[in-house]
Amino acid sequence: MGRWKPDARGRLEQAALELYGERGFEQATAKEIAERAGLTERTFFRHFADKREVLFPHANPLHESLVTALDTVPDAAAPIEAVAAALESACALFTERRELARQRQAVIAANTELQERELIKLASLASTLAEALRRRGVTDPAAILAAEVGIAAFKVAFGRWISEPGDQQDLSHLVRESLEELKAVIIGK
Amino acid sequence: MGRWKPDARGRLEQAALELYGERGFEQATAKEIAERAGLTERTFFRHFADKREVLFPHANPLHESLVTALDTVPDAAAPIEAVAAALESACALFTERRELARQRQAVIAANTELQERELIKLASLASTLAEALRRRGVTDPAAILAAEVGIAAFKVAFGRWISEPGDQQDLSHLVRESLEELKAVIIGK
DNA sequence: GTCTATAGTCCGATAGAC
DNA sequence: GTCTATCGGACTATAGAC
Repeated sequence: MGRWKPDARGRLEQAALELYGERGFEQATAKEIAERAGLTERTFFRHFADKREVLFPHANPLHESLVTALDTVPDAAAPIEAVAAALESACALFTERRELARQRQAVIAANTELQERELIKLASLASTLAEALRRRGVTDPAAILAAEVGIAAFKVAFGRWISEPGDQQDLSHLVRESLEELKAVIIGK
Repeated sequence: MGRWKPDARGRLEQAALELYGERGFEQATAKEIAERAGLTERTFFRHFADKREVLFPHANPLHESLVTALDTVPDAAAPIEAVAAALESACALFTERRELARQRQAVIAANTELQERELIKLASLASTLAEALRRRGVTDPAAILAAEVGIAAFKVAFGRWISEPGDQQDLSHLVRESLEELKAVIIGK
């Protein structure tokens, strides 16, 4: 056993999610979060660049998952199909965490600053995806557009998955559905 | 003549763009911006909720322009075509302001916090667009997707318009081009 | 771990326009 | 008198520097 209780970072994340949920993001101070986790304010800011960052995973497993999935899709697949396959396989990361995801999204939905951070994380995800597409030989306007459009479909699917009651629909199923709707919209049924 | 020089807000916007450009967003304080505009820090914060907001127009003409354009598109047009028409007509707002747009985008590109604010403004634009589509009778997943996809295409077009040298291409032409590329990507050529 | 600057808020004061 | 735009000072939390 070390001198400190293990997983300071995880305890801060947990405490922050609780406090932001209880009294709102702006009403919770970094000091309070740290205290609830048995640490000092200074330690909070050593782990997270700012108050918002504590809600967003550091080494985002979603990035890695998307890239490895994309790299295993057959070369013959069209860009949008490759993106679809990658998104669907990444859904596995969420299946056991629906309640946590709901809590997190509720906190984010209640505060504009947190929404800003969420959006830039999604934009970074789109960049990662576009970069992986370029490695497949997709040239630039198409790579960016396919990535952005894929993320847009994922956002819609995720929103539905979160808001539907209970544990009914599978996220990957909803993603497939959103992408179909997207096609219908673009082709102009 | 009043007691104060006119257009305090405009002077603050001008001073902010200059200072952010000269020494970067983080290195410029609200106090300095206010002083350059002949005002005090306190007045800066009465006009703008925070340091970032000074770069983003208050009553965004882009919102209005998109909505009125969308409302005049024939009912028969498919959602994506309506969005395309609205975006193209809104391009007129930028034609005389390419240099200003370049300056502004350079400042934003240099700072993450400003990118966050930019993204949430674009998200708000997409919401406005989706809402206008719903008024046309487009039902919800399609309305959101058409709006998001339209904004994605616009972003790509705007980026090209800014980065190309001189005053060659027309923005509305680049928007039409991006939307064509989008179609090609989705259909899976 | 302490110390500090900046962001951003709150309350009140002032001075002109109407 | 009311309304509106400015200024002044005190204050807290964030976040970075030492």
